[in-house]
Amino acid sequence: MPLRLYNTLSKTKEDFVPLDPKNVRMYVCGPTVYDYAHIGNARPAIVFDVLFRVLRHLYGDAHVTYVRNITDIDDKINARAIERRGTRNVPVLDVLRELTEQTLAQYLKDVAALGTLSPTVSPRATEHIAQMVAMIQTLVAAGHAYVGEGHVLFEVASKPDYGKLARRSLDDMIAGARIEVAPYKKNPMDFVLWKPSDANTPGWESPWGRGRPGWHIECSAMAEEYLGETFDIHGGGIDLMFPHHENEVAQSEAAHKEHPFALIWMHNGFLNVEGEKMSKSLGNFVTIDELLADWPGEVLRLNMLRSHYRQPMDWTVAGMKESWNTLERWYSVVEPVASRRIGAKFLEALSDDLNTPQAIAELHKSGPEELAGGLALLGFSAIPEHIAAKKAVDTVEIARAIEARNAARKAKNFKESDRIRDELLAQGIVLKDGPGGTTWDVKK
RNA sequence: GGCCACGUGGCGGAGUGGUGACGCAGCGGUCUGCAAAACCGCGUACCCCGGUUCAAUUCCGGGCGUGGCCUCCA
Repeated sequence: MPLRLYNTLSKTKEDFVPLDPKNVRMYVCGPTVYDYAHIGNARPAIVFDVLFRVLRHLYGDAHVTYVRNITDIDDKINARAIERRGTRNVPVLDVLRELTEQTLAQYLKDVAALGTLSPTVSPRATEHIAQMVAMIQTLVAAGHAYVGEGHVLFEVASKPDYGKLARRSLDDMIAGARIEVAPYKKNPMDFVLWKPSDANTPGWESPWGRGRPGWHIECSAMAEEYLGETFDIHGGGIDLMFPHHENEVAQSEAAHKEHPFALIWMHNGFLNVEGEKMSKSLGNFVTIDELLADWPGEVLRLNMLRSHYRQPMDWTVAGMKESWNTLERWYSVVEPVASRRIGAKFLEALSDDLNTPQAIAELHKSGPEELAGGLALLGFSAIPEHIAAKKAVDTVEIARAIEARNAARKAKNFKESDRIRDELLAQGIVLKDGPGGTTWDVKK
């Protein structure tokens, strides 16, 4: 069965046929580095990592290029840097650099803990200003962009198919527009490619004076740099579909004489926490870093994959416990198995638009070899220590207690043995008596 | 208001025009001093109303409900 992927452009599942099987190319919108990544940010990181792994499986590790950008220039970052500087007498640009470096390091640490492979390239916006300027110049020269009050704007009316990705017409958008109409815009929907910077804001020299790029242009410029004008897959969260992705398509195709940009657009669904939208005011805003303090990264990963990537998903503690138990059972089975095999039905499920819940169901039905193969393909280590409880426990003390309990049991002093068991339980330690002796686990 | 998703058993979550995925919980059993764990077994679910059909949870129309986007957001 060929790989089939749901394409937002056509709203159907399509057979995936790479432009070049020797170099399958995918671009995914990465983080804006100004704050800790939250659990919602983890979703695309994990989902597109699975796709990366499936593509590598199908086309070979050396034949897939995965680009995930790092947005390190952005007005949210600027605002945060000014806030962070406070009353300190240091240049805001130094604070900004410090902020983006720290946030990026944290992000990379977080997603590594989730078992994701490093993308082939992780380009940073600030290191590709020249490419962005060049693309903007091309757009201006081609009549798709104009200059107004130090800003360079993309003229949406110059692109008749503007709105094709999000499926909305220019008329609809203008009718429902709640955007501020800047005087230098010809059309309210025109968006910024370049804008002027003041002394306290990062800026680069350009044909239009000292300034900084708009949000959308970085992805277009960096995708072209590493993947060419046309490539196979572009991914990201569904909230980015409009305006970000719509604008990327418009810019890139306008700059490339209407050669298609990404052939397949993929969007992951949103994530709720315990049935509610995640927000700071509700107090249910969870960062990856916070979760990793309580849960192994691979548990987060499995929990994420139990929902189909396009479906909205509800993140719950109950679900996390279930995921943890499942992983423990699997790892206890898989550990001694040396050989691996990819199950046909498992691969078929993944090939059907990355149906990970179905793939996981197949794993439940599989023998050890196919389980090991499936776990490996999905990016699980199968190493029991990796899913050990984070809680600090005194293993020597527990071993001593188990010994004392078993001695009491042998002497048929069950009152004493039960007392020891209850005492351990009160500390969150659950005992399991098996044919091979007594083992223990941390209660979840 | 516009555009777009989704509504499956106690819960999570696939899927299908006709034989009740899968997991968790629950129930019964084996095992155990007793529990737990493990293993075995157990389930008359598809929002409502019309339509098409021999047959609809699955297709079509309408309704209701939930959510997302339209503004920074994964």
